[in-house]
Amino acid sequence: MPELPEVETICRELSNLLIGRKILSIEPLRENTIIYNTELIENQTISKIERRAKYIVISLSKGQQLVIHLRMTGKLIFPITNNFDSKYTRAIIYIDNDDEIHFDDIRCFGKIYINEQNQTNDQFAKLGIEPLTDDFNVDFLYQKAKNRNQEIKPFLMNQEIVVGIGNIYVQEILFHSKINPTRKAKTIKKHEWQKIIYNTKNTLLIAIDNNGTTISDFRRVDDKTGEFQNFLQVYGKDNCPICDNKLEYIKQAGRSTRYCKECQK
DNA sequence: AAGCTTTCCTGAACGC
DNA sequence: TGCGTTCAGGAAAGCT
Repeated sequence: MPELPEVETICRELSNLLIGRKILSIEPLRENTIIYNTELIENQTISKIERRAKYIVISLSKGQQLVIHLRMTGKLIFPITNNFDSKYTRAIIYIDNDDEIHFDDIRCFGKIYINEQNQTNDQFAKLGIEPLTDDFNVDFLYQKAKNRNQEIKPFLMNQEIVVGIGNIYVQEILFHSKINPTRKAKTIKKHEWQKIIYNTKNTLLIAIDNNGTTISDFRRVDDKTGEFQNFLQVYGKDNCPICDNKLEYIKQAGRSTRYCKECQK
């Protein structure tokens, strides 16, 4: 389940491998995988690959863009080895020198958007701020939260407020910050926001340094796993790593949450 | 308008 | 063993 660090890892690896390569064509293997006109990107050179929120943005020489969201189980696979075979390949990007990039996705939630030259990015219209920038600060969060009745966990996962944080990292961030995920966002004090900001940046940066978290499905482009799962404190755990009490297990807005009611107040 | 729930989808895990 | 049910979850749509 790729969140910010996983998408960042993929973008960096793809950049190293694919800048300057030419896309010949893109072929959908399943309906609703590719949004818009596939002919728009034919015979164009890849000029830049970068992350925005959890989107992979591949910019092309004539200004068009391929914008990819992996959702839960999407993968971009490159290079394709001779014995590679998957029944979940949803699209194939053919590039120069007889190479292919495969878009593989078991659950078919992932999407590839093709944007015209100079087209405003519809996918990005409602996105909030990037958590690794200085805009992600106490004043911003305090203002956004002060009139909200929402719990802090779904608040931090709301991509219209801050982008890139999903169900794994939000639980880690709140654990490190010693904040109970059921607290209302508007009750969070400024010194607590400061802790949340510090732990958000710190957790995401360490995860990026470790190539993301591999929980069952996530793979890097070369099929290697990330390593941050070795650092997880509460996600998928039964007991608190600090006090060893059994972790609470609840649902918030349809998403599972684990937290320690002794250590997180 | 905010904040829920439902939907999309499939494999794994579980229960009888 | 095997079949049916439940669960996992990002984001958009639907609903209250």
